[in-house]
Amino acid sequence: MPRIRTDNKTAANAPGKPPAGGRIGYACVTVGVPATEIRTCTEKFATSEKLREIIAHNLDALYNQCAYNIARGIYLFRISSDIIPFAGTPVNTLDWALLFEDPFRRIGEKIRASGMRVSMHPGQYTVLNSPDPRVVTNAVADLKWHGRFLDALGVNGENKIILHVGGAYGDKSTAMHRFCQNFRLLSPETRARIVIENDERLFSVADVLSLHGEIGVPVVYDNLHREVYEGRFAGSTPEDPTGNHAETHRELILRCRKTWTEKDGRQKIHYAQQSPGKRPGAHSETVRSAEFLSFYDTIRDLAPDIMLEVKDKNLSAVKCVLLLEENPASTRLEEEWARYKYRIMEKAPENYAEIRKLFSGSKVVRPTDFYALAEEAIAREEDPGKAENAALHVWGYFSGKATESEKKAFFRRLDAYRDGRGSLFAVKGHLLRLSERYGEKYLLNSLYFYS
DNA sequence: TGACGTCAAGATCCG
DNA sequence: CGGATCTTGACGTCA
Repeated sequence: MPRIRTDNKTAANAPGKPPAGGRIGYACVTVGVPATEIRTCTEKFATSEKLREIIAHNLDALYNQCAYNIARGIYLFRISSDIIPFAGTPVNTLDWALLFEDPFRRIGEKIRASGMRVSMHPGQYTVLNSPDPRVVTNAVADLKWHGRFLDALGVNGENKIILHVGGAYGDKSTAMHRFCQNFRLLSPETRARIVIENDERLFSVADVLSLHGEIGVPVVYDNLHREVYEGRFAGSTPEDPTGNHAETHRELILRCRKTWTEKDGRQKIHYAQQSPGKRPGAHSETVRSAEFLSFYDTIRDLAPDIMLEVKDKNLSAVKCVLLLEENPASTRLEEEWARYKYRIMEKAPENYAEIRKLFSGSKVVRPTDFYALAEEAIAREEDPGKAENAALHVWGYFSGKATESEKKAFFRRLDAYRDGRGSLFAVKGHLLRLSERYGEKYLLNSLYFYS
């Protein structure tokens, strides 16, 4: 069994600085990497003691997320808005920027030294253009703390806060006008960080471009929102008052490009793929390589920063980084293979064998070949026989050292799964606990537990 | 009033 | 007691 190191210091012959082209990034959650989990709590339990504890934990996690990203050539990252629970509300009265000055400095230095660009993205409930003044007050407070967070990291104005326009309230032009009015309620520092994004239902690319004309905010182009807005996944193409559907992604990206000035930094776009069979706009499980590459080919020369919006988060980010890089060090793809191994084995042993052959050959493995096989395997349905076989492989790490009761517990769950009384989830849960108990780093970094 | 997105935290139940 | 499973929360819009 190869012991490929996956800790952040040694893992990757990662590039020491961002590539000359655009960056690739992902949002908020780092899948399958120990000590990167962001915690939160409900209002009922949000004592200042508890909040302190969670913030301290979350800033540690953020540091680990950044370290992971940088080591793998991911220089674009969206920080979760859960990082400071109840920030900007009366529930959290802590002066967190001051209390955690040291962690903030440490993280900020790491980010700046690497050339990484970070962002934040308040959710659908931050509505700056609401007709309800209380909602606007909350939105202003919310945007303010997001700005303060980025300030506390000491990152410059290229590190943005992404915002949607908000509601339409039956009259889009009034709603857009109100957005401009309320935008002026923000401090100049906060305003300088705001960028707006087209959404899938109310405000098209043309709409946000016209808002740019009014207040000068840069525009983030989101390809999937645009397609959903135009009805691409609804079975027909309805009339579109903006006429957008005549334009290619490239053409719209070029129009949005003009909204980014020197101080805003490189143009940034969002990229997502439709999840097959789900609601229009639902993000895909993973970025499908071929589809991504054919999109990228149309804008390669523009080299924008690309934020991926996808369920498997960093896994797709690493994938896209490797797909686009000229000559990635082979250890970087090997590290991914090590992580995917049992996840592929449990779905498609043939693909597992095929990939092994790729890596044992004398030629350098092409990321496209590896990911084509991996994607095909992971997309398959659960197969109990194959899943059991993979579980036994993983159990092999413990068979020599587990206690009698741990062994019994494993086979009780495995038997239960085999004859339909128990779940694969329970089997894996037990194996994960064993991995933690025995400190099996190789398995703790495996994606087997995160499918 | 509840769906919408989202998913961990908390509550409850079970062996 | 640990572990599995169910429920709730937290925000604003809109039907």
